[in-house]
Amino acid sequence: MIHHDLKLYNTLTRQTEKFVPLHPNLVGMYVCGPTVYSNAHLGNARTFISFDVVFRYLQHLGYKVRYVRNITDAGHLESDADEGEDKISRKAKIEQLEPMEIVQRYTIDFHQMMASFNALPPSIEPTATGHIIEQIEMTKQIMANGFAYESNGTVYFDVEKFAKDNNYTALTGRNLDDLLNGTRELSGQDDKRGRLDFALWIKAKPEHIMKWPSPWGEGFPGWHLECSAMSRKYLGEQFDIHGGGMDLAPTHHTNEIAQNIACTHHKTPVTYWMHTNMLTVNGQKMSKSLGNSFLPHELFNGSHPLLDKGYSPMTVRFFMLQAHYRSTLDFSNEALQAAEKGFARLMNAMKLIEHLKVGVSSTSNVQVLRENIYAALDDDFNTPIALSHIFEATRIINSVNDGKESITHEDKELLKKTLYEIVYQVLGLKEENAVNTDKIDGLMNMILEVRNEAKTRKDFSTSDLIRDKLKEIGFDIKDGKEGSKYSLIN
RNA sequence: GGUAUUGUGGCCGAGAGGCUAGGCUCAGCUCUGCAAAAGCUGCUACAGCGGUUCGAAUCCGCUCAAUACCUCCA
Repeated sequence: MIHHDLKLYNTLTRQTEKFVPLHPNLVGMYVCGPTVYSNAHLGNARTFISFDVVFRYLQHLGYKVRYVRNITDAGHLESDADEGEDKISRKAKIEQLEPMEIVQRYTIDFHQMMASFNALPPSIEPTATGHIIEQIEMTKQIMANGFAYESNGTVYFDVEKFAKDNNYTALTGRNLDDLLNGTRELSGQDDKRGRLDFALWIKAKPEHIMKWPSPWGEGFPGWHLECSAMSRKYLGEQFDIHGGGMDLAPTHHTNEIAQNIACTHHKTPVTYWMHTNMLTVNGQKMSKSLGNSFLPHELFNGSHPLLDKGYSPMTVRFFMLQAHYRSTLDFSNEALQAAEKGFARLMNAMKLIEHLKVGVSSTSNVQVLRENIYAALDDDFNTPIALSHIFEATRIINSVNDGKESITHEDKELLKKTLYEIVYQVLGLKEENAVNTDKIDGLMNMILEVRNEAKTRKDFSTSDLIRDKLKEIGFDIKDGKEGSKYSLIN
C-alpha cells in the first residue's frame, strides 16, 4: 500500500520533502511529550493530536511505525541556571506531596485527556526517571568525546567547541554570533564557560528531593538530555521523524541535536524535524505562564470564562484538524460553534451512507474524490484540504439521500470505505452520543411508530407533543420521506 | 534590541502567478402538516502603497499591524 508520494515539511531544510524512511516500510518517530507537573492544556493537546494524525496516516499507508513519546517526570530547572529549582519538586512542596505523587497524578490526567481526544497511545512512552542510567552514560560519552566539562558537580555541554566543527544552529538557521552576543545577560553563572552552554547533569542541593548518584555526585539530569538518551535507546542513533511544538526548536531541539552528534558522531541523527504551531487565544499563544490556557474539563463543560458553552472532545479535535498543523489556530466561541455544526453534519453523512440507495450510474466521480483526499494528506498532512473534499462527499451523500443524485453500488462501497478509513481511522474522529443498546432502539422505534400513526390520523397535536417531550429528554426527531429518525442531542 | 513568521470575505480557515477551497453565519427558494434536516441560489475577500508580468491574493520592494523565539512552555 506504500505507493504514496508522501511529502512533509522539514524544519531542518525549511522545505517540503519527499518522505523516505531510513529502512523501507519502517518508521521511527519521536515526539517530545509533556512535563507532568500540572494539568496539560489544550495547546499541548493540539501538538499531540497533530502527531496522532501523522502516526495514524503513516500506519494507514502501511508503514510499521514505532512512535516514542516521553513523559518528562524528572523536572526541569526553572531557569537554565544552576540555582534554579526543579519544577516538579517545587510543585510538590506547594501541594505537600511526594514528587512522584505529582508525576502520577498529572500523568494520569494527561492520558485521560489524550484518550478523550481519541488519540492512540504511542508505541513506547518512556519516562525520564526511568532512564537515569542511560542519561549518565550519555553524559560520560559526550565528556569522553570532549564536548562537555564538569564544574562543581555539574556537567555542561561546550557549545562553542561543538560549533567549531558542527552547525549548532542548523535547526533554526540563526546566526551563532548573534546568539553569543545576545543582549541577555549571564545571570551570575560562573560555572559555565560560555553563555550558550547548557547542563547535561546538574548537581543537586541538599534539600533537593529528586536526585540520583552519579560520577559527579548527587544530581539530576539536564532538561534536554532525556530526549537524546531515550530516542537513541528506542529508535537508534539515526531515525526518521522527530516532532514537537514549535517553541521547542530553538533551544530544546537544537541542544538535543548537539548532544546526539557529540555522542554518536552521526551528523544527522534525525532526517525530518516536524514542528507544530501554537494554539492562540485572542491572537496570543496559549501557555501556562501567560495564564490563558484552557484545561480540557473547562472546555468540555463550558466552565471557562471565555466560553458560552461546553464543547465535546470530538468537536475540538475536528476544530483542530480544520487548520493545518503548521499554522497558528485561534480559539474562540464562534470558531468552536462552527466546528460543532460542521462536525455534526459530517457525522450525519457518515451514518447516512450506510442506507444509501444505489442506482445504475453515478453523478459524481468518487474515484477522483478519493484521490483528492489522499493528495491532501500526502501533502504534509493537509487535513483542512482533506476535510474540504470530505465535505464534498457529504454533499454527495445528502443529495443521493434526497434522490437528487445517484450512485452505483461500486461507488457507494468505495466512498464508504474511503470515508470510514479516512475519517475514523486516519483523522481519528468518532461518533459521540451513539445510541447503541438494542432496547433503547426498540423503545424509540415503538414510540416513533405510535407517533407516525397519530400523524397519519392528522392528529398533529399528539405527534408534536411526542416530539417535544422527546426533545426535552434529549432525543431529536427528524421526519423524512423514509420515515422518522431519532438521534441523541449533545 | 536581534531573528523569524504572519496579515484572506460577518467568523474560522485553505490556497501560493490565470481555474469554485471548505466549514459556520446571514438572505431567498425548493421540499415539508409544522419543525428540523437536506439541496439550490446569493453575499465573491485576499493589510496599504508601488513594481515585475499578457495576467498577482500568490513574485519583488517599501510602509503599517500582529505574533513568536532569543528565558520554563507543545
